[in-house]
Amino acid sequence: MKTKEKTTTNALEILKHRYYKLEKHRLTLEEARINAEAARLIYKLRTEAKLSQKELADLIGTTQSVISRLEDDDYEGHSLGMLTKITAALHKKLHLVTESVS
Amino acid sequence: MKTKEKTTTNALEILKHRYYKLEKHRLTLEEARINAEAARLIYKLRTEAKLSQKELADLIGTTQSVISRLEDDDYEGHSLGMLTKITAALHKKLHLVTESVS
DNA sequence: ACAAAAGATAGCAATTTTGCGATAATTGAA
DNA sequence: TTCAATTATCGCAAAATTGCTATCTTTTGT
Repeated sequence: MKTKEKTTTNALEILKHRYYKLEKHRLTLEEARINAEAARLIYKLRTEAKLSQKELADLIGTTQSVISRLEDDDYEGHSLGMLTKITAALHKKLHLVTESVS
Repeated sequence: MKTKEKTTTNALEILKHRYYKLEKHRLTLEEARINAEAARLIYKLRTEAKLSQKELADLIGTTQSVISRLEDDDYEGHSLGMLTKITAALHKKLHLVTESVS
């Protein structure tokens, strides 16, 4: 037997729900922003080092298609591990910095 | 039939091999450093916000044991996705910064 | 225009990370 | 000490990322 759907029944719940959606949206935007930041950082480091994707790939022991994927603004799979391999290969140190948001 | 092992046969190859080992070691150290930096950042943000691991976990929709794992200096699985969820939940913006190494 | 180099995209297996419950260990307050 | 809250650790399934090959598209140089 199918149970009745739970519905939002009062103003407070409605407001909470709206806030939750707002928060979820803010998170989505934040994730898109940081993904793009990572992609552009990799592109910037590689081009400043005057390397092709293939050359950078060889340096860190992977393939060109992987580098291409990492430089895609929409790629969502960035890991600290990969970022560290790249920055270390190019003789840079990576740091994580946070900024307060008002 | 088992083929003969390829051996390093000249000085240049030996030097290349030494350099490779040095580079690999430098990468290992760099990875350990950035992993610890991520772990400490999460701990710092959480404690400054006066939250328990359980409370932060609820904020980002996961469990306490996950937060505990993320705050372990030796944890190697940090992703930008998780770091972004945490920083966004605590109303901070994450940035990736690189420093030249001499 | 042509060829070569560089970069983008697709698909899939293998590896890795995450999510999560259970439980042990630690810390803090009364 | 005792209890409650907090944190650490373990094990495993599910989900996500990586590695890699092949192929297509774009860019560059002659």
